[in-house]
Amino acid sequence: MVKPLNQNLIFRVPSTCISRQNKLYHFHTKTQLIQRLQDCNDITSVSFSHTNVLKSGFLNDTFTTNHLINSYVRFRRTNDANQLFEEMREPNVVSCTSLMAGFINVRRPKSALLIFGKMLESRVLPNAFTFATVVNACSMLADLRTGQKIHSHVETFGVQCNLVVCSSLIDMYGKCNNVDDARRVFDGMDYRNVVSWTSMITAYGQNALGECALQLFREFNGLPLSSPNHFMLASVINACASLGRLVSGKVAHAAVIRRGHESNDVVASALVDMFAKCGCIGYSDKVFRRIPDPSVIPYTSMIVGAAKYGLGKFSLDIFKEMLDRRIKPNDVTFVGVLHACSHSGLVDDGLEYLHSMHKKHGVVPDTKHYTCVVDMLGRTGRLDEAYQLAKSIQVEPDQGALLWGTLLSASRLYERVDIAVEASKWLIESNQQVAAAYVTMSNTYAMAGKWENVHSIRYEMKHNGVYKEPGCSWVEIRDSAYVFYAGDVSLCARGSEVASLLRELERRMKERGYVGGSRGLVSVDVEEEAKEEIVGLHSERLALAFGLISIPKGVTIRVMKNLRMCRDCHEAFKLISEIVERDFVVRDVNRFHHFENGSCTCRDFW
DNA sequence: TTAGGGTTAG
Repeated sequence: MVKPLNQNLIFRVPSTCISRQNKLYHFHTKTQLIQRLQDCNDITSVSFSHTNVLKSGFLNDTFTTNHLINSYVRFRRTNDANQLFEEMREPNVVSCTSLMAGFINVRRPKSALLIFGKMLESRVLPNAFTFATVVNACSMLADLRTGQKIHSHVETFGVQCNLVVCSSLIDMYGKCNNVDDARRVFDGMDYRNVVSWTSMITAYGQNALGECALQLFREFNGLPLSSPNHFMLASVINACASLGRLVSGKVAHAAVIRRGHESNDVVASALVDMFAKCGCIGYSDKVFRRIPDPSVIPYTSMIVGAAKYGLGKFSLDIFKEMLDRRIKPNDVTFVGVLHACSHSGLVDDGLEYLHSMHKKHGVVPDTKHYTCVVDMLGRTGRLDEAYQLAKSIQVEPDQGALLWGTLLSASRLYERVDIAVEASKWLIESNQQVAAAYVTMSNTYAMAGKWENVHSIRYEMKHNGVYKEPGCSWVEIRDSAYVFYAGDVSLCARGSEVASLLRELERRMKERGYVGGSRGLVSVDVEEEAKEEIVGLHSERLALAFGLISIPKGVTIRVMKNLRMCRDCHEAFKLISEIVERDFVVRDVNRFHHFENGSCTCRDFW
């Protein structure tokens, strides 16, 4: 049944305006009132103009009230805008769309969807503006189902050819991890502009399809009169970062400089992040130092980049510099800070940062911070503290998977069967990483020589139909990807040659003082630790590439992206790559997109 | 004649 949008029609004068009534100016014409509203520079003048609108009797005029709603929305006063909307006699499509946009701006997408729902039941029909707005609410919520329903309404209302609606839909499908539908919308467009191309490039980049993103960027550059702007370049840089592709990243950097976007905060942050992920923290630092007035985001990119690179002290120095400049850290900054402590053996400092987060900086620690600290304690063998901390946190199953998975890995490393059992139990009962939990628990028992337990776990896995996908990796050589499974050396005709090469490499690393093995690296000197870790991981990377070892999904891959090659590794990799190219066939690469930002590519180092 | 789309750190 069609019904009016609003039923309560009691007009209220905003309290801020009542006290100012004696100072009222009188704008009698609608044009003057609207002009005054558009000129408002702060919320006080909006409230003042609101009173003028009321006094002049134009509050019944939908057009004028829409301007007033927009003014409130502009200053993020959605509750005031909503109240006005509720009191309108005849809200129209602009009133609804403006309010919806306001809710989205203050990150209240559900409120926007509620308005849209009301619209569908009313006489007010949505238009292209409405759809372009409401689709954003679904992107924000990553709510594919609602997004699809709205897409069908887009078709029903005949706005499927609208450029802006299509760009929103591409973005929505991308954010909901449905790249195929994003591409379908993109392909179905009669006309595209730089925004629609950017939406599609971003959708690829955000879904670990960096190669597709770069391919699309190449296509865009081939178009006549096309020119990327800073939005597009930021997306492209992000794609390079996710691929660890330094050469493409440098090309994008050159384009940024050529087009004068170097000091753009967003682009510069993307560059800082990209160079760090490509193993060039020095370049990150150079780009960062050229940002005229860096905000929390480039600072955080730099802190995280340095932390991941193993430069813990450097990372913490940047954090201190940021505080000195009175830039307020946020939750992501603290992930970087805790990571820096974790990777530099600064456990007590890390604990102090955790405790000071809320007290000093007003950032409430959440699961991701506790996971960092569990990892930090676990790495140095403080398993009991790590376990106590994990137990003390109330988490939802999906959020706790990383926390308890981290604890499980650390327990295995230090052969703490008791804690490994508890962590596995949590994961299995929460239905998270079940196969990995079983296998790790079984391996922990094996390390402790408890073979009966190993057999019983294997039996339980079989009985419950739990199957662990073998660990895998892939390398890119020229334009082909080569995929390898753990233990699957037989595929390579020269597998034994590769294995002996790896053994030789490991021997040479040990000669230089690398301490590998199940306990990982133990070192006091931060810089030295970083170097050793890099060399050590190279060995793992080479072995992983040939399926000789299994590495937990998604964990080491991410770390490995940041590595640089030492001379020995470089030579070994060169030789191995020649063998790979000759003896392997391209496999099904799409299977591996479940690796978050998954990339093991090394071609830029060759 | 008011309202709409794309970007950066975990």
